[in-house]
Parts: sequence; structure tokens; C-alpha cells
Amino acid sequence: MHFSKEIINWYHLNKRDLPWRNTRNPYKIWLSEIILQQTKVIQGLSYYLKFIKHFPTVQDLAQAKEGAVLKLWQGLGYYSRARNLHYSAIQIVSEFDGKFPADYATLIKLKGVGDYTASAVSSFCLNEAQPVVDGNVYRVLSRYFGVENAIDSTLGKKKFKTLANDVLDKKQPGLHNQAIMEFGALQCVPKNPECKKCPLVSSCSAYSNSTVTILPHKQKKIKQRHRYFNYFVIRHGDDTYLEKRTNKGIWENLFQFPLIETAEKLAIDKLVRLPEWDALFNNSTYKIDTVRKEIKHILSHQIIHARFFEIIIIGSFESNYLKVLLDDIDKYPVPILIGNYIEQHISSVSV
DNA sequence: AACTCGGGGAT
DNA sequence: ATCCCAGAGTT
Repeated sequence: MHFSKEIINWYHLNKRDLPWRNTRNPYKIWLSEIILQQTKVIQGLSYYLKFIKHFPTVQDLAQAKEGAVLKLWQGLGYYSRARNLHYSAIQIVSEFDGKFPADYATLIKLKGVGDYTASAVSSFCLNEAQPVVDGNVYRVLSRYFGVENAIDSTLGKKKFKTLANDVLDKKQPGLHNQAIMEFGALQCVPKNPECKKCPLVSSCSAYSNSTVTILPHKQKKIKQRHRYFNYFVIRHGDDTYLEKRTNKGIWENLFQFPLIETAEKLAIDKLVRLPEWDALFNNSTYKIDTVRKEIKHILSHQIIHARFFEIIIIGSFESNYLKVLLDDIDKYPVPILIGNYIEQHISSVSV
């Protein structure tokens, strides 16, 4: 099968120079793979460099506070990756004496490491013959071999995994895996691929059948739900107040301004009548200073309609929320929705 | 098997 | 607007 040979040849001519390709350190490879899950290389690159600088070894990562890891992860999304990264680092130091595993069987047991990541790290570090199947591989294989099965169906996943294993160059699996993913990322792209420049065009099923635009197939379409978040930016002298999101769901363990979620967008006078409002400002004199224009924050499964109410407390104030100096607010990990607000309305004001 | 978890860039 | 990204965990 000349498929792998052609892909690898293409790779040598077209590959990008990326920092995690210049090492076989399993810690660094693992870190890069976690960062790159569902994340484009261009978006993850600066985070990888930050993490390597702050945490050069798995011991450094294990010794950090979770909040520090989340702060460094801020803005990258899918924060369970950061929590699991930290969790696994601690486990590796305590259970493996700090020696980072590079074999598939051990890697797959780590939190945050699934079939893709275990295959990637073990093939890159040890040349284990484990085929990677990521979004790029689904696209390349479905088009070149004309596989019609949906990539998000159980049968489809199984078939693509088998096919990926069949075409894997068992003598240089690491190189092969890098090559097929890079090929998907740069040449066999989702929209308007330049098939005329493709070295595999003459044997590509999708090209000859004019199915390039419709492959790969996907069956599920995600639906979003609307949520209405009312944040209260409390000012009391040099202080404001934050809370930690501890529930399951989005942004777990990140901080935010005190929040009242409502089922729909409410007029302010309606909001003031909610019992949560009393809990927020109980026994204090306050005034609503500013109500910012609604921000629409789009997530993959949710559309957050966020409003920021700037409250000024007059006189004394007792609260169960976390009291934070305005000057210290940048130390806390926050969702980018909150981070953008802070950047626009607090950080620039206080300096 | 279906759902949930972010944010950004390309089209 | 819609799709997708070097996927994984939970229900």
C-alpha cells in the first residue's frame, strides 16, 4: 500500500516546525497532546510554551496548586483537561516515582488520556504500533478510502480505527501518525481542499466520486440551550467579591462574580424581587451603579446571555462570598467571559 | 448511545 | 450562521 509512503513523503516536504516534535520526552509530548485535544495547533502553541516554562517537569506540575494550573489554562477552554492534567501529574509523581510512562497500556489508565492520546504518546516516544484516530485522520481516511460510515457512530469509530491500523506503517508508526495528522491539517482540509496539489489525488476515492465536500459523514447535530447569567460586580472600597464554581458543569473550579441565573432575561425590577438578591445584599445599603449591555457568549452546547450589574456598597458589608482586592483579581482563574469583562472594566481602570 | 465540556478561527 | 479543531468523561 503506497498510501503511507506518499503521506510520509508529503510530510517531509510540508511539515511545520513545532516544539513538541523536537523531543521524545513523554511528559512534554503528553502535555502537548492534552493541550491539542479539540484545539488547533495555532491556538494551543502559546499555552504549550507557557506550561513548559512554568512546569519544566512533571514534578513541577504536581507541586503546583490546581488554581495555578487553571490560571495558566485560562482561555483555552475544556477546563477538565487542566484539572485532569494536574491530577495525573500528582499520580505519576506519587505512584510512578516521577518517571513518566510512555507505553500505551499505562497511559490509557491516566485521567484525561483516551485512545487517541495514548496512541499518540506511545507511538511518538516509543514507536509503539498504535494508530492515532483524530479529526484529521477521520477526514483523510474517509475521503481517500471512501468510507461512508458516520465518524460519530459506534460502528464508524470501530471501522476507522481498524482502517487506521491497517494502513499504519508498523516500522515507523510515530512518523506515520504525525504525517497523516499533518496531512489532514494542511492538505486534506475540511473546506475547499486544493485537491489539484494533492499527491494522492489520482487514487483518492472521494475525488473520483466527487464526494470530497460531503465526507466525512456525521450523524449528530448538537443543539444549544440558552442561559441567562446575571453577574454582580460589587464594589466596596478597594474590594470586590468572587465565588468559585464548584458544581458539575461548565467552568468547574473557576471563579466568577456572584451570579444569579434566571430562566429568561428579566427586567431589573423583577430581578430585585428574587430571594437570591436579598441573600447577596442582605443588611447593606447599596446602589446599582451601572448595568452593562448584554454579552452573548457562545459555547458548543450553550448560549450564555450575560449581564454585569455594577453595585456600589455604601457603609459596612458582610458577605459569605470571597473578598478580593480589585488589584488582586487577575490572580484568579476565570472563564474568558469574566476575563474579558475584567480587562475592559476593571484592570484598565485600577492602574 | 447520547450528552457534556470552551473558545477561536475559517468559511 | 455553521463547522471544526492532534477527544475524553459521564450518564
